[in-house]
Amino acid sequence: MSFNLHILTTELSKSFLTLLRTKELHAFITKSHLAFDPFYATRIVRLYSINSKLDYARHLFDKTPNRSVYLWNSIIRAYAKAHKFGDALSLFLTMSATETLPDNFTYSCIIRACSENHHREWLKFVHGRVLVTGFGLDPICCSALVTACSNLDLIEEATKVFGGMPHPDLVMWNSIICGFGSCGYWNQGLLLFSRMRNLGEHPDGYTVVGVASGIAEPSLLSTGKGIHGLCLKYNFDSNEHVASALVSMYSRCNCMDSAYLVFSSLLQPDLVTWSALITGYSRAGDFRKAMLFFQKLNMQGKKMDSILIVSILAATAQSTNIRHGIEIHGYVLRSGIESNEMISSSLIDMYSKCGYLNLGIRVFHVMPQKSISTYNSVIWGLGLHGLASKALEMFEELLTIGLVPNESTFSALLCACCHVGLNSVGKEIFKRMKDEFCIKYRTEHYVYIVKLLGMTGELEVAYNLIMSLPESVDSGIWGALLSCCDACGNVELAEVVAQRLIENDPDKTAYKVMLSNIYAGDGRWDDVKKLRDTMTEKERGKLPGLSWI
DNA sequence: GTGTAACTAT
Repeated sequence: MSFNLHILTTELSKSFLTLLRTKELHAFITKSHLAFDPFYATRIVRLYSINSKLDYARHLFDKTPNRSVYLWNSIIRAYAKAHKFGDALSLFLTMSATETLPDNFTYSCIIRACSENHHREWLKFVHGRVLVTGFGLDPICCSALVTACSNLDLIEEATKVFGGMPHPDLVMWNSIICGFGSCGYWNQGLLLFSRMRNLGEHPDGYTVVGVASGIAEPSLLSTGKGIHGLCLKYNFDSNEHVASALVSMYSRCNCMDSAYLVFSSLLQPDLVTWSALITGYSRAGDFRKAMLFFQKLNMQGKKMDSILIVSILAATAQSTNIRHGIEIHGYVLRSGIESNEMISSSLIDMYSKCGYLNLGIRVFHVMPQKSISTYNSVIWGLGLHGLASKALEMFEELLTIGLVPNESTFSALLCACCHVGLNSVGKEIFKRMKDEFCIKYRTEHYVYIVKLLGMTGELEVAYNLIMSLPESVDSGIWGALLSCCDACGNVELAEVVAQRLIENDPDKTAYKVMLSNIYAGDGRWDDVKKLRDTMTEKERGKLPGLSWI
C-alpha cells in the first residue's frame, strides 16, 4: 500500500483515519523526507494524537530539525489532551528556553492543561510567564486564564484578568460568566450578562450555558425560566449543549416536568441529554422514571457511556432496590463498557446502600487496579453499616499502598466516626486531615465534626470551634449544631445558634421551625408564637422575581 | 490551525 503524504495530512476525516493501519502509516512516514518538514510534521503529529499514538508523535517531533511554533504547539496539545501533564509541561519549559518562543496559543494550551490537572501552583507560574512575555492583554491567553482560574476556584484571579481587558470580546465575556456560574455566584454571572448586553454584545450558546450552570437550587427556578425564555427567543434551544444545560438546570431546580419538556422538544437527544434527564429523575427521587428512561435508551440500541452508568447506579442506590442494581451490573459486564474505577466505585456504593455491603466488598476485591475513589466508596459503605473500625483499617491500608487520601476520604471517615460516636478518633482524623495531608476543610467536614462533638456531649467545644473559623460560616454548620442542641435539650445554646442562623439567611424558614420545636419541647409557648409570627411576616414580604430580561 | 459550553460521585 502506498500513501500520498499530502492527501493523507489534508484529508483529516475520521473515517479515512480508521482505514489506515497505524503501523503501515508509521513505516511510510518515517521513510518520507517530507514528513520532517515542519509543516507536514505538525499535521502528522495531530493525526497521531487523534489516534492516541503519542510515542510515534514524539518520535517524529524529536526527529524534525526546524521546529515551528505550530509543531511545538501540536505536540504540547497532544500531551495535554492525553492528560500527560508532566510531559506537556516539560516540553513547554524546554520550548521557553529555545529560540522558538511560545506564542499565545502555546500559553492557552498549557493553561488549560494546568486547570484540567488541578495544578494551581503551575497555573500561577504560567500566569506569571504570560505577564512577563507581554501576553497579559491577549484575548486568547486571557480567556483561557479566566476559565482555568475559575475552574480551580480562583475566581478573584479570574475577575482580575477579565477586569484588565479594556474591550473584552464575546469569548472573554462567556468565560467570565461561565466562571461565576460554575463557582456558584449565579447573581454575579447574571449581572455581567446584563452588562454585556447593555454594551451591545450579543450572547451565544456558550453564554446561556454559562448563566444556566449557576442556577443550582429550586429557589432560583424563576430565574432559570427566564434563561430558558431567552434561549427560545434566540433559538438556542436546539443546540445540544444548551439543551443539556437546560435539562440539568431544571432538574437541579426540582422541576422535572420542565426538564422533560426541553428533552422531548429535541428530535435526536444525545447521550449527554439523556444522562441529564436520568440524573434529574434520580435526584428527584423518581427512580421508576430514571429506570424507565434508561431502559428506553437501551432499547434504541445506543451504546451507553460510563457517566450514564454511574448516574443510573446512583439512582438504583437511592432506590435501595437491589434488583435494578444487579440488572445494571449485569449490563455493565455484558456490554463491554470498559469497567473503569468510576463504575466500580458506583457499584460498591450501590451495593452497600442497598444493604449488601458484602457484595460491594466483593466488587472491590475483584478490581485489578484500586484507586482512591474505590477506597472512598468502601469506607463510606463501612461507615454506613456502622463498621467504623473497619473503615479506619481501610484508611490505613490505602496509605500503606501509597494512595493519597482526598476530601471525600475524610468526609467518609468522619461520617463513619459520627455514626458510632467515636469522639477521640474522629478528632484525631480531623486534625490529621489538615496537619498531615494539608487538605482544606470544607463545609461537610465541619458539619461532621460538629455533629460528632455535639452528639458526644461536647456542645461547647463544637460552638467554640465554629466561632474560631476565620471565614464566613455556612448555615449547614450552625444547623448541625442546632440539631445537636435539640437532641441534647440545650435550649440556651439553641437560641444563640438559631439567632445566628436566622441572621445568616432570614428567608429560610427551616431553622425557625427547628427553634420553635425546641421552644415547644421546653414548654415556652409564648416564644413559639412570637417566632411563628415573624415567619409569616417574612413570607409575605418575599421579594418579587428578577426583571433582568 | 491552536482561546469559552452540556451529563458523574464518594
